[in-house]
Amino acid sequence: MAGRQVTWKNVRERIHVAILDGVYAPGDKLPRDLDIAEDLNCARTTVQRAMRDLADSGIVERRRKGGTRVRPDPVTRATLDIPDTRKEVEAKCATYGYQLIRRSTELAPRGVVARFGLAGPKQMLRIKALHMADNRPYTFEDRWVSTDTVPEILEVDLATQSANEWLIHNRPYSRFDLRFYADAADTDTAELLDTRVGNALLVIERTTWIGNSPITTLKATTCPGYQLRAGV
Amino acid sequence: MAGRQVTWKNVRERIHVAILDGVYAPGDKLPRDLDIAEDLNCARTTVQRAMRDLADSGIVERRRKGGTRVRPDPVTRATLDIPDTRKEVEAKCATYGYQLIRRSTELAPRGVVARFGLAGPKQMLRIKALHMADNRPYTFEDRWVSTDTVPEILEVDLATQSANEWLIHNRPYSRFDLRFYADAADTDTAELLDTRVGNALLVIERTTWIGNSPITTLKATTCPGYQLRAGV
DNA sequence: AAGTGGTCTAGACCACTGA
DNA sequence: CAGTGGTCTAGACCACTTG
Repeated sequence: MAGRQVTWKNVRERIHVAILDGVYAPGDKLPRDLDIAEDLNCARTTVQRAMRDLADSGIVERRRKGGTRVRPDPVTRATLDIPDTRKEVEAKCATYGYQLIRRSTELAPRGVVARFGLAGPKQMLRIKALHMADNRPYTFEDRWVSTDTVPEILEVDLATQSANEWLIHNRPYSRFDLRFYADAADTDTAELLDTRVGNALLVIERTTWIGNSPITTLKATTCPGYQLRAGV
Repeated sequence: MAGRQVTWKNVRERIHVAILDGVYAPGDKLPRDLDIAEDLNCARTTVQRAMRDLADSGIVERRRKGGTRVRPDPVTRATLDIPDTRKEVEAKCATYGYQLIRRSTELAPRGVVARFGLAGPKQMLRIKALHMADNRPYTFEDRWVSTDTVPEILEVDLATQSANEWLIHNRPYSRFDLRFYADAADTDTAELLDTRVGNALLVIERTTWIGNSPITTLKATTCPGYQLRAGV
């Protein structure tokens, strides 16, 4: 008699539709898991799974004892994957190119030290490099690597392999901070990215740590027209 | 003798650390769930939960019959919450302000029609508005609303309430597309956002649908210095 | 065809937190 | 302190996919 088994995706869809249809408005309380489970004739675990997914998507809020509510202040929640630049370029069916511009050991400026959350100034490895797609500039990176945390980086031939690729495969991180903003191209950047000074460019800043030890911080200035995309 | 019960977070942490320590390198195969469960003396479900979390974070890849592997091309996966502008401003302990600049019904240009994935041109509601924080310009929005999908919007007093707030509370969406890029301020935008022409500004574009019906598309030009943040 | 992850169930207990 | 979500278990079966 009963058709197929009720799956958690069925349940999620059902609840989601009810919310979209306005059966439950923002701020409204939903029935407790157990009641829904009995209603739909499935195990509570199944409802739990569905509800957790809705909560992860930012659609509902769940609290012990407080129950489940439709999120009163809906947010647009997007998952953004920032791939390795080589992969990103190759995914566009373009040829990846990499060029080391400068490599030096310098005293990291205050801004960099602050980004890492360090107390005092530090000597670090600084790398400037250009990533290319089909022989055209793609992004320009200005990177600092903590040689306290990653001393081996000093032995790596960064003319052949980008610091990012080496780090990704040799020094995973446990925590990161990401920022996006717009910036005007300065003289050097404009020349490297083959654009005019003052042009608006998207900048991606990423800082990574392993535990509390800083690994690297990176400012990637993208070429004109670069877009980040996400969606569902 | 056994201490506390093994939790899925314990398991996740344990596997994660093993990966971070290089016990398993990118591309390596991990033991099957059942073996790990026996190893750690817990149920397979618990391992499953931990593994799913690692997979969701982009750290491992799982395939039936194929097993679990450390992701060979690590990505930085971030979750971005784009809140309602009012909430965003208020979260900064600033006073939110809103100003309707223009409201009109126009034939949507090709670009807008294309964003929605529509076939032909359409008459739509266009709204230009300024969001403010502490009486200073915060973002400028240029929005199109599909009056086919949301005819009620025509009855709303958009001078009092922002279209976004009304839509969020009355017309939930099931799908969206998000884009970020940098753009130079044109004359109008520069004046509205109180900056100079040509200044680099971060632009957020969002298009939403309910099912396959377009709801709204929005280009939000942010004030100078605006940053998007994410991280773990 | 067989191996591995994905999911469902039923029941128990835990942990938060609102009344 | 009592109600609700969060998690664990043990076992079963399903669904994909690869060797």
